[in-house]
Amino acid sequence: MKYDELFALLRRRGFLWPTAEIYGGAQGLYDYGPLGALLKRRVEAAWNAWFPGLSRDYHVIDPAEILPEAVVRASGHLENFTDPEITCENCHAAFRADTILEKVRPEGVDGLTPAQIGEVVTARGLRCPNCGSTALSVPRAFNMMFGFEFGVTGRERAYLRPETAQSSYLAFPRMWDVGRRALPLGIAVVGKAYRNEIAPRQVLFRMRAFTQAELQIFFDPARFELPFDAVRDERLPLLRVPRREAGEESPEWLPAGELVASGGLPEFYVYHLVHSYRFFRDVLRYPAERIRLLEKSDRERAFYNRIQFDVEVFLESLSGYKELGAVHYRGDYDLSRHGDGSGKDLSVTLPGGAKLLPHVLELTFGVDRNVWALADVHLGRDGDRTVFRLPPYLAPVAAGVFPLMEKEHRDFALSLADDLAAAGVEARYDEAGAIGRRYARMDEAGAPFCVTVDGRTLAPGPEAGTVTLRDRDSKAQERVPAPELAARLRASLEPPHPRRTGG
RNA sequence: GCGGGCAUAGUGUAGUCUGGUUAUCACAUAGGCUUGCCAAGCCUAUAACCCGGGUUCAAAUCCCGGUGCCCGCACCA
Repeated sequence: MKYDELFALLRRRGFLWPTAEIYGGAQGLYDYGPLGALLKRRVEAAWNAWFPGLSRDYHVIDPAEILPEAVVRASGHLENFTDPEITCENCHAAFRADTILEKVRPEGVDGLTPAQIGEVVTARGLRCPNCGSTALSVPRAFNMMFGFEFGVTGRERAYLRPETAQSSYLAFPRMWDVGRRALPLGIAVVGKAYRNEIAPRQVLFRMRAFTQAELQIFFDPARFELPFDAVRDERLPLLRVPRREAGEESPEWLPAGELVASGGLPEFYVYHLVHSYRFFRDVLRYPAERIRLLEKSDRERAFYNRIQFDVEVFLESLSGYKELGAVHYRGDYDLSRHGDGSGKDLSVTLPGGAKLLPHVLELTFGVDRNVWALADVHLGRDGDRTVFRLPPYLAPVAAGVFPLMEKEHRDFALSLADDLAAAGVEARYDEAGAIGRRYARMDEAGAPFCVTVDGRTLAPGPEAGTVTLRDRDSKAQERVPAPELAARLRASLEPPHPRRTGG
């Protein structure tokens, strides 16, 4: 489906809409409506069942969204997000000030005000690296973080976290102490992060407040034992750096074992890359031929990332592959920075007495982006029908419940809907319009099942108390005793779970 | 941030160039009749010119500013 059509449909059905719509909206902010909120919650639940489910030693925490200034200074966000930006008035290209000044001030621009930098640029007659013009703008301080006064004195500053990962790094020492004091230790966070994006765009793809699901695995790079045989033969759609540099856009399929044997990647990395891929393919059910694992080059990835593959899915609405998740091997960068910043020793003592600053493997996932991607991939036209073919455990509503005839069958249908809800099956009662119209509404909302109460339900005989159960995708119907419905439906509403490792 | 395009009921739209009756149509929504297992039909109702200023006897229409959206560039430690 095209972008405009998809967004209109999601808005019309109340999945999501712009924040503060009556004031004209606010760039980069969106609200989820009833169906969208449920869908998002199910995506989070599926993620929680899968990634923290990889090991008994992986745990979900719920940390604060506000970080004191010392944290973002240590993490590097303060420094790296406040570099002044200079734009060329001639060709409109934008550069970081230290790029323009690198010849005359190799030590960087820290400590200079934007005005002072501007004076250097003018005095030295510096030129635009792109077009050679001297028409360079006054530097503009640019910070992607939302910062504000914290506390009553107004002297302390704090920031909305620009990524959830930092919360996990801060939690590591406490998690070590309250846990088994063993590696690997996984800390998962599902929550909001905030970035003052320059150009928010494409609805859920670049928002200023967005939800991330991230698992940080702290481990000993010399000893991370995993059942690699369980993934060795899995074939992955890979687009590695040499292939990309040769101009290829499409992935090539290679077994995971080969990435280790001749691909130069460690087992622990490939193992988690496979499980990330399986989550996208088997849990969110993106077609395998639309997924690719894109390796980031030295130039593209952040300097502290030693290995990085993005999980990308081809989206028709956005005309291209979009990053929906990633696997980052960050080394010991994060704990090292926070060790320095806090003055605490964050290394741990291993069995045998050796000290180690754990390394971090980060499995990251954009929740909002995947909500959009699920709609892109699974919501489509089938003749006259518009059907949202979500896996049942992701569907916002599990079942529509209808009386075939409004007057006669209403009471039975209403109480059946209540029974299903009480049993944990999200059910929606609907009596408006013809029966076909109600099926259509539920197809569009993604409900995998519809239940209809009819004359045979209420008449005495062998079919008394049975209702028709209609399948969204096949439109097939069967008669099921009403009391058995909840158990029957619930079986398909559990998200898949991986095999666990760990102690 | 820069450049280009766009903004009319819940959704999609006609009308804007060339200012002038009660702002068009379809779908959706609500109520009624009818029907009774896949968006049927008939009747009725609800519902819109993004915001602010200007020009004019008169502005959805022309001008200025703002906001938002799309595309490209840039940005995305």
